[in-house]
Amino acid sequence: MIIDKGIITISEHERQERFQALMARIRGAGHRMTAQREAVVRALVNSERHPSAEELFTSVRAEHSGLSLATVYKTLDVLKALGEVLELEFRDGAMPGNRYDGVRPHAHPHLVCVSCGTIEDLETDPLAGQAQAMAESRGYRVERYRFDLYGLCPTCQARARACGHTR
Amino acid sequence: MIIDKGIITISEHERQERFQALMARIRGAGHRMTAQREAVVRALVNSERHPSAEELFTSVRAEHSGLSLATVYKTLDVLKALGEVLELEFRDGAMPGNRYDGVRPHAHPHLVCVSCGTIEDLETDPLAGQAQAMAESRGYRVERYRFDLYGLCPTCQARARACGHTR
DNA sequence: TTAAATGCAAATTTTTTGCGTGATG
DNA sequence: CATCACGCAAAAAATTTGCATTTAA
Repeated sequence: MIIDKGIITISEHERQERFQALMARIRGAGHRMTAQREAVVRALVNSERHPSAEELFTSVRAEHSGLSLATVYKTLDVLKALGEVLELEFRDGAMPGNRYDGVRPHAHPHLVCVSCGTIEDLETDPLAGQAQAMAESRGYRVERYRFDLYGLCPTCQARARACGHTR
Repeated sequence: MIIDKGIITISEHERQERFQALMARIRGAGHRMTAQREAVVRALVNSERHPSAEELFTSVRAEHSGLSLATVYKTLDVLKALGEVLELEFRDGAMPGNRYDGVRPHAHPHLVCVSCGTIEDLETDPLAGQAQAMAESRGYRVERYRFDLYGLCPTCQARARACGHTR
């Protein structure tokens, strides 16, 4: 796991480990393993994009031509039930549909480019600050959080500049 | 504006001021004022619940029986375009549909009860911490953020206990 | 008076579900 | 061989859109 300026990247090797762990987890929970499930899990783990269900469907279907979108959702449901995938809800703006993180299923902050849809993982714990203390002082029991920063990635800023846009 | 243990509450007087400001803003932007628009804006500003479109529709329809849900969405679109409402996306869990904050349209953290759907405003700036610095050191330009804590409010914890649930 | 806003209903979009068939353990 | 999972297509749920009618300015 490489952390550069607070942004987390994962190695090929770690992806393979994660894939094996997920396979074991699914079987261990009493679920059967199928070609479709394996392919969806592999695509989820190998993607650098925090893919949407549609993206998973498209990329997996390239090999397994008989895959259905429903199966993608059902596989994601299994992983959600096991707590092994983090679901990021997106509806409006440049990001239609939810996105999924199967590599780091625990809550963590994201850096979202509103132009190209890239999502990067941030290495920070926002609960370490005042937020959780405030919640607890009011009697809340905090179970999870969502912290996403929206903006423009360097690439999209450069493109905007090249096209004559200001700012 | 009352801040108690980091949670923000707003007075009746401030709601009225906000209502007047929104009316002026809508007219100032060249939009016409209609009975429906006025009623939706008033309901939005007076709600303590960060209401959904459906909730606004139901509460306003009580008086203005001829209101349509489409008009609620169109009014929210006007406010969104003016940057005068904060839209919180919710799809799954105990929270179907988006919720809207017309009182504080700038990004701020929320405390969300996953059991009863209550949303409270937190008085903290998560960008003051490491997050923004990390984003900027990687060349991102951060435009907005979303920071929501999910958990159980004191009331729902008490109810869970009373019903024999553990934890 | 005229351009904008409304209500209605149909269309979109994303996700879920029911069911008959096929494959896993 | 008994389930569980699959694909398909229909259903749901939330939001958007088209259009004829009404209304604010």
